[in-house]
Amino acid sequence: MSASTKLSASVKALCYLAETYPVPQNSRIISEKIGVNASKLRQLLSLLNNGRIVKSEKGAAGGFRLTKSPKKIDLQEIYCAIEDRKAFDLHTNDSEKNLWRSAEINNFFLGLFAEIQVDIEKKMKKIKLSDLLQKVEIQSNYK
Amino acid sequence: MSASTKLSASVKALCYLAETYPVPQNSRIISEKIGVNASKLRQLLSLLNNGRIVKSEKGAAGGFRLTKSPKKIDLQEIYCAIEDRKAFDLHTNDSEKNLWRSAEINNFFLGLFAEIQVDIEKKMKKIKLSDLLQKVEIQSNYK
DNA sequence: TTAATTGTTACACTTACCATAACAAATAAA
DNA sequence: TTTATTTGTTATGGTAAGTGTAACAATTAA
Repeated sequence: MSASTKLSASVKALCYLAETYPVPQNSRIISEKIGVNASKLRQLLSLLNNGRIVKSEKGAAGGFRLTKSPKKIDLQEIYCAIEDRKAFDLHTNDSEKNLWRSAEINNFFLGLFAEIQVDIEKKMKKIKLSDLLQKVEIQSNYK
Repeated sequence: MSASTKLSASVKALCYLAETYPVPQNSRIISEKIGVNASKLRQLLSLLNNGRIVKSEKGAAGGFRLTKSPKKIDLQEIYCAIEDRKAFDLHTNDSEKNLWRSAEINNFFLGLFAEIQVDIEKKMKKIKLSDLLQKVEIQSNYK
């Protein structure tokens, strides 16, 4: 799953949890609603659980719930929870170590891509889940 | 080849052409210098030729040369030449058309990613090939 | 004790990717 | 005109990554 696909799947699930709060929703139900495979969804929701964005409960009548208001959840923390961003490896091949300026130029791009990553995360930090809910006209039950 | 790998390979080739200007360099020579397969390199250089960043000459003693000063070449135009950026398709599955808010949320992300793309290109527009040459201490023969 | 649910691993299957090869078209030089 | 060389483009074999699904242990409420 690409980073963007994971992010949008996660956000869809979170939107649904906002609408249905505080009733726990299990992975099968969410899967049917948002059209993402239940198993894959559990993988994502498990990461969101580790990131303290949702709380999971096992057993009968278990499932997932939001841990905090959509106003306090931003896209960057969702992204961080689901993606271990390894700062662009750039396919830096060992065989090109002794080549003409390759190392220096690679370093240049490593720095550039890291900068871009920071810019993107800054932008996502500003976008709250509540903004998104409003934009797509979903009534959240977690105010 | 990923976009970032293509970009860095292209830039390495262009740096080498700046250093060796105005003598045409063929794909085999450049390949040996920068450690990128000659065939793949021709694919990239062919795109840069279409983008009027290099000029190619076939036949004996042919090869590639810069068409303009590194001061007038920026990373964004290199990127545009080698990448037909199709504005993030986001794996939007047909089966999720009638699903709960999927279309709206997808559109939100489509817009967000398009914005990010614009930001990145703005940033790359500001970086000239000459800046990079200076940073990695390559003497350009095309002033 | 039971039934349901998460969390994690595994597994085919497909797709994408990468390095390389191959060869036609073009062209400068002999 | 002929020859050698180089680009431009397509094809290919092998490898890695991604995708959707299944399976099942661990957990937990009823």
